[in-house]
Amino acid sequence: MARIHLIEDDAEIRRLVAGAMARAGHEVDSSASAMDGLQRVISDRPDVVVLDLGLPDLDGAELLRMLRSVSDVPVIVATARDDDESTVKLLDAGADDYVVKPYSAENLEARVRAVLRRASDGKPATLQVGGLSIDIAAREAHLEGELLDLAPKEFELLQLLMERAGEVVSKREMLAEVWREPYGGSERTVDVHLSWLRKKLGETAAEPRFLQTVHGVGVKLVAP
Amino acid sequence: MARIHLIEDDAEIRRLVAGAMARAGHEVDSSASAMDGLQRVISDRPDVVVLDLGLPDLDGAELLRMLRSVSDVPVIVATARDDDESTVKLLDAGADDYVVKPYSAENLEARVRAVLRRASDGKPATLQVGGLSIDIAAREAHLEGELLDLAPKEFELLQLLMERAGEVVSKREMLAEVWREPYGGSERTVDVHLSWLRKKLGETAAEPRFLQTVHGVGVKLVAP
DNA sequence: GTGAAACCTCAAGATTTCATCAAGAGAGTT
DNA sequence: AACTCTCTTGATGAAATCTTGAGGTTTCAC
Repeated sequence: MARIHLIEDDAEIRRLVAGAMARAGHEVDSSASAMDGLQRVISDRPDVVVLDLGLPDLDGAELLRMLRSVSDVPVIVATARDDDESTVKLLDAGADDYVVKPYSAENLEARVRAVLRRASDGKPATLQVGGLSIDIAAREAHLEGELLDLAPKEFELLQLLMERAGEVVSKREMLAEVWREPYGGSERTVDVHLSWLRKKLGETAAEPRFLQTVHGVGVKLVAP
Repeated sequence: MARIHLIEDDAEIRRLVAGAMARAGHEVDSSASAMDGLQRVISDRPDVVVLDLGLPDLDGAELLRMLRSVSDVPVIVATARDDDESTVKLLDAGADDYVVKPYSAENLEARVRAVLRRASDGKPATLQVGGLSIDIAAREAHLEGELLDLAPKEFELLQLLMERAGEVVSKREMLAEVWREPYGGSERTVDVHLSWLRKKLGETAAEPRFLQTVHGVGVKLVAP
């Protein structure tokens, strides 16, 4: 599910957390000191960091600032102090969330899920098949690094075929997905657009590279 | 600073929070019931929602789910229950953070800052793309160091496009974000404002520098 | 093989979408 | 009241895209 890095000096807690998170499907790695943790975060690039305050070698808030200067990985702070004072400082220092010790595994797991959900927002959706790739948000298609100039219907057709790469997609489905029903147009129209798409992909129906027609059924996109 | 909507049935707490947040530079509006709050969130589009549990007309978690289904506004839940159980449920239901009642104004303020920072992650107070930069707080846009004289709608359009640099933004989205729904206006209006913005950016649709129109879809802002 | 059905491609006309200008309304200011 | 700034709307021409018809090619079943 996610790779978690735990910075915590108490070996017993490390063991407990690692066990609980592993059971929840996460992969846990840990450091026993602040400086060690900082290095590991830089080198391992975990998805989430769980940072225990009260480390022997460095103040937690200080480490948090250092982490923030090198990475924007979500950080969940575990603290024994329950007063407003310190939590305010931590959130301002860049913590994404915190749990109060002693914390339950369920609670930590919920926090991890929450920060991951937040972090995964806005990731670019890109599809790849062979030397073909499309970025849906940017509405760009690249072939061997070259930007393709596709018309709207062509792009949507390609997107549909890439989303279902390897599967045969019927023209009826293309009409439904790209043209949106109810549509009075004929399937000839799809043929024409497919032809244009092929031309831009540097192929022809007789010499297919990506778009294989399956006679009587439809078309499937495959890696060359 | 930020527009906060407080959903809370206790008038005294509403008064206290509104006062404290106003002192911190935020603008606070409030509702006394769940259904009222839901409607106001939809119509007013606040930057943060502070939701009190234990409302008379609806369970807080239920309202949270309803909120989430219509908006991704950050929600801070205020709860009297301090047990792991309920906080886990709330975070899973989509809460961004929570405070335990009675909470201090400083604490709530820190949470608000934290969720705002998170919500604006990747879109800090100043945005840059190529030689273009805008300072959202100061409402200033600079091109190659030169201050641009933009009308309100132009600035907001530019801000939206810069926040989503590289992504295609549709005119419908621009209407929703910049003009605020429900809006009867036509998409031609957007075209005109885009044209003005282009002129001030020293470009034209035929010779784009930053604003690329993606025919049939929308416009995206890219570095030249 | 042979014929029917399905498919491919081209070219031209039809349609949709865009960019820009210009006129006018409304709000706020001088 | 005249002025400025901003926004909305309609018009116009241009550009990009889509659809359709027609002719040729391939595939499949018999």
